[in-house]
Amino acid sequence: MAQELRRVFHSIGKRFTNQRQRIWEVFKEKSSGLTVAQAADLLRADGIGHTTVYRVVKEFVELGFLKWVHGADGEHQYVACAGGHCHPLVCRDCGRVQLVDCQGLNTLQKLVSVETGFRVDGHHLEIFGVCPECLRRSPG
Amino acid sequence: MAQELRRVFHSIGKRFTNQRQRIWEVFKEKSSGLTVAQAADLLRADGIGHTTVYRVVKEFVELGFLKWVHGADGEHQYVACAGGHCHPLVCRDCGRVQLVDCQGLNTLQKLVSVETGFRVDGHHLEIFGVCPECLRRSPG
DNA sequence: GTTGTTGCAAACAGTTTGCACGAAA
DNA sequence: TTTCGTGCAAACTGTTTGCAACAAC
Repeated sequence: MAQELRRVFHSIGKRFTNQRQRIWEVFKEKSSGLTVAQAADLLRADGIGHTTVYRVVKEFVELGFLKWVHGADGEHQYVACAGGHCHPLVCRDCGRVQLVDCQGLNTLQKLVSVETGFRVDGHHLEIFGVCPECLRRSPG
Repeated sequence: MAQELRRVFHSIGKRFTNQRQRIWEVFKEKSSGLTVAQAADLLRADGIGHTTVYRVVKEFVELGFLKWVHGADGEHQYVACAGGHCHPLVCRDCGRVQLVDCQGLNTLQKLVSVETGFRVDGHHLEIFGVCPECLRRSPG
């Protein structure tokens, strides 16, 4: 995966620095999302400044390697994303984020297009709920 | 509509002040969304401070009278919403926001629930595109 | 009169920018 | 050795809080 990142960065004339690699790792290791501030805290030990984290996260989002989500408390979080079009399913309880791919939305977009006359070309969907583990712990 | 707002506010033990009425009017008159800052600018002439606008917008969102959307430039905007469950369709060009109701999503939620084991209980969907007027002006 | 509401100023959080130094190619 | 990336500090924007004056009930 880091190899793929390296290739993509080089292909657009950018360098794949140690910082970019570490920042990627931090997000990849965390199954629930992280805010930029949280990631920056973790990366401080490596001597990586928060400015860099903001800049790199923005690049990752543009390249499609990170997706942003509203976490359980409504904060802006980012989640590693292998690629392809998928949507975050956020546990309101533990904050875990699982990505699901929803084919059905293409149909929905076409329908909306016909109904409204808009040319529909994108969407942002987040789904909220409670994950199986949290349900087991406190069903209710 | 203002009457309904008055009733709802009273029913939860809050007052329906002139400020709340004016703030509601500003959003209702604007078919595309407004950021809180934009609304506060418009309301300055009435002597309403931005603090109040922030506070009241938050109340309106909680009561379901306003919905928040990412505008064409990604800023946080709020749109008046008659009530009921509906989703914003945002024109990337002129910023106009039209609300559509998408029945199909209930089915989708059930499907996701079965696939993942989550108890799904909510979602946030925004749809982006280009509105008919903008298409006519510059088809492309 | 009582209690919730407002406006101001100031604090605060999250994010971006300017610039000199450092590191990848 | 050239160009891009980084880190620091500081600026900036959007949002919230403390508090005294005020208005709805």
